[in-house]
Amino acid sequence: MCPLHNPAKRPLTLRDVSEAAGVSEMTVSRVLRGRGDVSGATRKKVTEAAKKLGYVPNKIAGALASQRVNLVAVIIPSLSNMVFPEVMTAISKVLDETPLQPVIGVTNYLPEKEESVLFEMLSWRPSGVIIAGLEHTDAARAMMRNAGIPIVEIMDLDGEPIDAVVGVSQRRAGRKMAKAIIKQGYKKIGFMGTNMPLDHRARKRFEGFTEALAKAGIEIADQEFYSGGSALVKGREMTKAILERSPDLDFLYYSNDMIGAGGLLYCLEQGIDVPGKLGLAGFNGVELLNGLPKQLATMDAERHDIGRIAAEIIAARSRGEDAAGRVKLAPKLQFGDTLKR
Amino acid sequence: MCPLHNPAKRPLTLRDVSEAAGVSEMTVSRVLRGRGDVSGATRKKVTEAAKKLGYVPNKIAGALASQRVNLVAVIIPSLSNMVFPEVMTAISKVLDETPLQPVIGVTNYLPEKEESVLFEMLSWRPSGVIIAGLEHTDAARAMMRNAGIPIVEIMDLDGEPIDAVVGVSQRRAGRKMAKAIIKQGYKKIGFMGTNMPLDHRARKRFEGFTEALAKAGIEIADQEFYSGGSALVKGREMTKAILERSPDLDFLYYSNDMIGAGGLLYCLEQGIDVPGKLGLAGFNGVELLNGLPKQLATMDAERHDIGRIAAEIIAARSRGEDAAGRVKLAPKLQFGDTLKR
DNA sequence: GATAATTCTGTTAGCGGTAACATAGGCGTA
DNA sequence: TACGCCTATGTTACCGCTAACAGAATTATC
Repeated sequence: MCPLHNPAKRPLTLRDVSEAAGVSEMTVSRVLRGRGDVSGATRKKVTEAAKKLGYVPNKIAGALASQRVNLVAVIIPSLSNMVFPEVMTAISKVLDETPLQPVIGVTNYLPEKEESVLFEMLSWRPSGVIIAGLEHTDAARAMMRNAGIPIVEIMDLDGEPIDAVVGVSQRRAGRKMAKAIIKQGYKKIGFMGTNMPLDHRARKRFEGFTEALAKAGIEIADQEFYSGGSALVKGREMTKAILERSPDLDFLYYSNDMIGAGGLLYCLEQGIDVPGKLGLAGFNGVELLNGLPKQLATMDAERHDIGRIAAEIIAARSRGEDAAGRVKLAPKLQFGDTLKR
Repeated sequence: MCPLHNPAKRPLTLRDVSEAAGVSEMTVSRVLRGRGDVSGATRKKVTEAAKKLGYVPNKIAGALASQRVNLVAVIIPSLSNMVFPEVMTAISKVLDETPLQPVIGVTNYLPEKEESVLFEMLSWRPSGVIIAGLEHTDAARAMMRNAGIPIVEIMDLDGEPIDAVVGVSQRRAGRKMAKAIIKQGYKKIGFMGTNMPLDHRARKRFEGFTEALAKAGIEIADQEFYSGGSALVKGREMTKAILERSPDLDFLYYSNDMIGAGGLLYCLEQGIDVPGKLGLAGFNGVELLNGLPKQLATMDAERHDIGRIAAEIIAARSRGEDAAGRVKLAPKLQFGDTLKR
């Protein structure tokens, strides 16, 4: 049978269960948490009483009393860029094996929102924080430093971490892509990206990219930025615009795979010889790409490993173990079918 | 300056702030929550002391004392199907205007996982629950019924809701698509979908679809199911397989847009006349579609409205207002370029 | 000028659990 | 039988905050 409604509509407490089972509250608490020695008979009585009443423990009271909260705050800029759900999935997978539980906060790339989300989360006294990026407001950094819990900054590596950090050097990723492009002999390079000054990782990739080009005596020949809207559509539109304006470009570098995919579809429709006449590359290695007519060249940001390792660090630390403070992952270049080799 | 580390590493409490400001704890509590009358001078003293110390209130204690928790549990099957992040975004937008905050739980389409996630969430005594679907284990239903908080089941409409429900009839959506297809004269219809017996919404759409076909004396001519992997790739592969096996098909119905997009790309590559020789349709209206060479016919599941309305119901109820118990939305057929008209 | 009304601030008693310690039995052993 | 030693359960004192009420200080009213 399904648990009875309690008529008074008063939420159930340990006391209700203890009275139903004829034992003390403490014993019920012990049974429900599986701690301490309780005889089989008592255990059974309690379990049955709890189930019959439909008792749901109050973690708020429990957390306050035990000073332990098994939550991990995960703070990310967005859910619409598939990279973050993927990181989340990796984090959840690891934490599923532990008593810890992830709680997601979304900042929309806004530093003030990040600060307030962080404040909100820390006020629940989580066991750890996983947060995207190394750029935070002073107040946010201070909060994290003072929280007395493990903090793992993820995705990026270029900057001063507060505590632990797991990611790839975005600047290096940009440089690496530039070098690969130059090596294949492309010379007139166009860039397309988001018009989001607050997406620091995209910015750093761009900086690394132009820096490496500069070293080879090359400058970005043309560029386009977008904001909002469907990335696939924007990629298509920007590509059309940039090619009409600068028809002599021989390479297009996109700051993410989604606009890259849009650009690729456009180029194929136009019958442009890819990668012979025009090379293309994106960034991130989203699964989506595999289904396109041609595989877009990209750079895998190791987001699955990033999520996994970040979660492992939190888990280890919260067990009292020591864990690595800085994990550097190497982004892997995937040539796909849109970059000569 | 950034707040000082407190040397003892003892977490700060209201008492620390109250001592620093030279007032009682209660006064600090009032200032920090903006409740009750506090003189300007005192308010200032307290605010400054709190900021200087870097005090972060302990919501656990606050929630226990006030019996109020401003969290809303949002329980969804997955983050990889973009539909759910989109619903989340709509929910967040509404809750941002209230003191409420969403907390996400992911079930991976597993009933037992849903039950445990729900239990976990309810043990934090949230102000409300938004949960995808109408199918839950008996224990889960019982928990929700007994929780004494507003429960909003979303996405689907076909079944017995526990409390409030906002969604579209998935069965009707399937029927509607079938009728549109029949009306355009398509006769040999193939179906492709996920091989997930636990995705009840996909199942109901399929049932509605076959039911409406049956009424017109038509049967599904061939079908393919997949599980796991990149939906775009799977769509491509399944389409190839089904067309090689049954080359006389004149319509392909996909249970989601992502596999539909894969199928569309495949057909275009093969030079198949779409929608003349072969019509295509998906389900959901994901933004992605707009960037494809041809716009895939689909049915908008109104997921943005669903998220918004569900959040509004929770917000209204938690303000003590009454709110609609059943909101029926109509899925809208979009012909796109892959369904004759 | 005395009383009432209106601020503002403090005191007390929990919220529902759990840590830490206390205690009641059951058992083996000398 | 008496002693210690375990095992199973109970008791007490908080965890950090807030509701509800009490009290002090200030201002308004007649």
